[in-house]
Amino acid sequence: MSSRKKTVKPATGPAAGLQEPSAPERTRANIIDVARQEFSEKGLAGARVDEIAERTNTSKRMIYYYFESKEGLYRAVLEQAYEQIRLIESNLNIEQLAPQDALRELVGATFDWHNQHPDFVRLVMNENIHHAEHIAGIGSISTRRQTIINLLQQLLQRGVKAGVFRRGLDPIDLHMSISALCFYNVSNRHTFSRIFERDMNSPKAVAARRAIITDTILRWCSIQQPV
Amino acid sequence: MSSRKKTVKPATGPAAGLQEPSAPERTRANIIDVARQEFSEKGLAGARVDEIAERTNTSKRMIYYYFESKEGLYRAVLEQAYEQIRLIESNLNIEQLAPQDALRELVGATFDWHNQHPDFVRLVMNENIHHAEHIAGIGSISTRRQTIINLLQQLLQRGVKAGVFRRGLDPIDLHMSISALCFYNVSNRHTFSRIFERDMNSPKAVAARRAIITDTILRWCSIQQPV
Amino acid sequence: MSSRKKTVKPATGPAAGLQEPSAPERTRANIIDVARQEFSEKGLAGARVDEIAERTNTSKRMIYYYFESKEGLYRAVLEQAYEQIRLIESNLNIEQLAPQDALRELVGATFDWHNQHPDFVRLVMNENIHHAEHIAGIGSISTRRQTIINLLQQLLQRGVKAGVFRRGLDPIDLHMSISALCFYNVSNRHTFSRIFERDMNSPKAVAARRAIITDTILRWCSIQQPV
Amino acid sequence: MSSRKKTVKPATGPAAGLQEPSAPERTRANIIDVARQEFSEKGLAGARVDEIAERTNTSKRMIYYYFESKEGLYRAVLEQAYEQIRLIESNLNIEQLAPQDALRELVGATFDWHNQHPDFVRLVMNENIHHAEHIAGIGSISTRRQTIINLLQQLLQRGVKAGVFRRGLDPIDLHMSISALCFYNVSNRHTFSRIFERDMNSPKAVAARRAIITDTILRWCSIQQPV
DNA sequence: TATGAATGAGCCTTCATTCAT
DNA sequence: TATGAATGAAGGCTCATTCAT
Repeated sequence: MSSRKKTVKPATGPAAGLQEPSAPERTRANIIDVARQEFSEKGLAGARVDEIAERTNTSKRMIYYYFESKEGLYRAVLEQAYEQIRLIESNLNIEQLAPQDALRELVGATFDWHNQHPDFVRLVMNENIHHAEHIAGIGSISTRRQTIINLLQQLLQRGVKAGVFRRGLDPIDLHMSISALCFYNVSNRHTFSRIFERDMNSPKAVAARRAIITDTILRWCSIQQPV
Repeated sequence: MSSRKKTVKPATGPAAGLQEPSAPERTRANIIDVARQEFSEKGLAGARVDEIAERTNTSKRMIYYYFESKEGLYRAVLEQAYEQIRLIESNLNIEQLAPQDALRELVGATFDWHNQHPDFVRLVMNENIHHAEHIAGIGSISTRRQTIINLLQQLLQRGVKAGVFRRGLDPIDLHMSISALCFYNVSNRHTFSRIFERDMNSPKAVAARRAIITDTILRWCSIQQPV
Repeated sequence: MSSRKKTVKPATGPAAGLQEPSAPERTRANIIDVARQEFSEKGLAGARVDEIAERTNTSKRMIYYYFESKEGLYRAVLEQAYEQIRLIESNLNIEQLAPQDALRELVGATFDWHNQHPDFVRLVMNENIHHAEHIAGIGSISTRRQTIINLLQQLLQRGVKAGVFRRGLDPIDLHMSISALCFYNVSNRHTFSRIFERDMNSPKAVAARRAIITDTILRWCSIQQPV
Repeated sequence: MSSRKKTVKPATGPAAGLQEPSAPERTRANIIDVARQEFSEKGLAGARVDEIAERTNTSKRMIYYYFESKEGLYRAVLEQAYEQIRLIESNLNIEQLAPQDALRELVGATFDWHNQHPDFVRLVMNENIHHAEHIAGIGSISTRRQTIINLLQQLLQRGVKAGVFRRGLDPIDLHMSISALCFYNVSNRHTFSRIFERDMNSPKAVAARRAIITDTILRWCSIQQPV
């Protein structure tokens, strides 16, 4: 069900360097970029194809040419968004750190990533409102699952061996808690900050929350409380 | 135009019992009930007034008579939804329990409430997608804030006095963590369970997650780890 | 087709004086008053029954009780409006003036009356847009016709006898010219003043136009030009 | 949103004659044509977009595509209507006639034009009911003003020089009187003919009124009465 | 590959009117 | 006489999508 039926001709001609994306590829990317903003801001139903087209370098017809339907475009946006989560761990060299430090790094990186990608967060909210029915066909997702779960599993095992983490903790449970705390901080920012009249945007507030979340996860995993 | 507070006549006549709501009140309530389902299922933009009307005991025209617009109805649904959160604590007699037990009860009740009110959770997701702009005018919210924050504050103080909770914890931080863990469990159920192929609906899975969340919060507050 | 089917009970009880209108009569009058403003401002189609009712001392139901329909109310407004034109001549004692002075007085009074009754002017515009189909049933109109035409006829005859007015002028033609000049000055004030950037509202501008119109009519009737 | 000036491609291809308007231009013109009838017949509020669309060669959607709203269509109709007034003078070669003859020609032409364009007259009535608020943005109007006022000014001057017209007459006053007499004859035809039971449609009646109006204006301008 | 023009279905909203009391 | 509640029909407008070129 992937919408990328069109075979995108590799760029040819004198200007076609190695990494340089071809014109069609750039058009595609441009559309997806604009669409991500619109969908994340207004939801699948609330976004307008006309508006997306207008903010694009190309025309409305091209959206249908490349993605076949509004929903197809939405799927493409979703796919591209999920492809970026893997960047969370890619810049960490967790294996070289002590287990607790490694976990601290990971939680912090997860927090930062969510903080820097509110579009993604809103997109996922949308998906859940729609019972995650569009997520089905996205291939890259199962590899993502294995990456993060393996990473956490090994981290937990190392911690147990080192005598700092509790035995028997499930990596999926751990991941869920990390995600919950980091995700909610962005997803529910508007309602929470309005109801509790609390600033959640200033660098100071963000840093404080980051510390608390890291601490919460560390305490849950550790045998002895960190001081 | 005029904001027309519909004065809802108290029911009179032979059939009017004490608590029995009048006919207009019932009409209003019926509309809100149906609308909550639609809005939470499809969002503000995705919901259809026609469909709401059809599932109602009354006609589409009445929706506009009572609520003036789709958005007005949405606001009414939101208001009623937020009024029900206070039920979380109302059935607990926390003061009579030891601090740690009391916190356990509170977290558990919060977890259960979210679990039993997925409509509310989706509604809040929608609000956040729309930057919580419709929440502004809802009066009952500030009282809600004070209730829960006072409760947590006193609980933390009692725990500090009893020598079981850490000093200097902020009740709003605590509330945010509890909310995050409980909310996410419902809000992101669809994406999470699909990606990680994990059952999140069975009573067993729910109970397990409930225990982990309670434990996580307890460990964050406590001086010494619970065994 | 008069809508006044309801027999209005004469006021009784201690407070019922001689001239004092009964409560129903006052209600009727109040409704008509509000309706005239609405209809003249927005036309038959543009006026809203709800809005009329809201600005009234009574309820929407009463409008239907007294006038049976929006159109019935419109007819009643029209009828009342046409009843007031007779006031133009009622305060003049034309017979006692010389023909030219009498005509001057009459034209000036007609001009003033239109100027002071823009509601009437707009109502008549509306009627013409609707091909004057609602004017049919209004009884008082034919008497009005005879009054003004007789008056003009006698005036012309006196002028001819006195050797100041031309022979053979038709009173209906004369009336049409007077009406046209006076009516247009109010009816087309908005477009004209906007297009020609000319003030048509200041007392000075009004007086100047009044003089020109009077002069125009006088010159048309007179044998020798007034100096 | 965006004001979208539709760029109407000039017709190309084998069938494209010189003056032949392109298809979009024809669509636009067709809509405006139908709309003018509807608006002039029923006013802005009374006209129905559905009905306009039905009498068109195209669909309702196209109305919004080209004009964006009912009001936008109304404005376009108004604009096109005002553009046609300039045709009044375009066929006269006034400069070559003696001042009095020239004025006679001009008044007659104005009379005829109004008589042949009842749609325009009703449209202007509508505008005045709405306080001429839609006329503001129409550019062609100020040029129209200057054309007619200049023409009258020169005519008056020539008449003064020739010793036939009075000194000191204002061309705007003159234009207002001409307009009033010609406009009213069409605009109030329905009420007037009904109230005064006078035929205003027969060629004979029209010719008679035309003569009276011309005479009225001539007498107002002239030093010595025409015989 | 690209674009302006076109569309049918359906959406939110409003209106004049009537009913129950 | 008076009022709040209720309604069916229709009105203006928008949307995702397709066509002709």
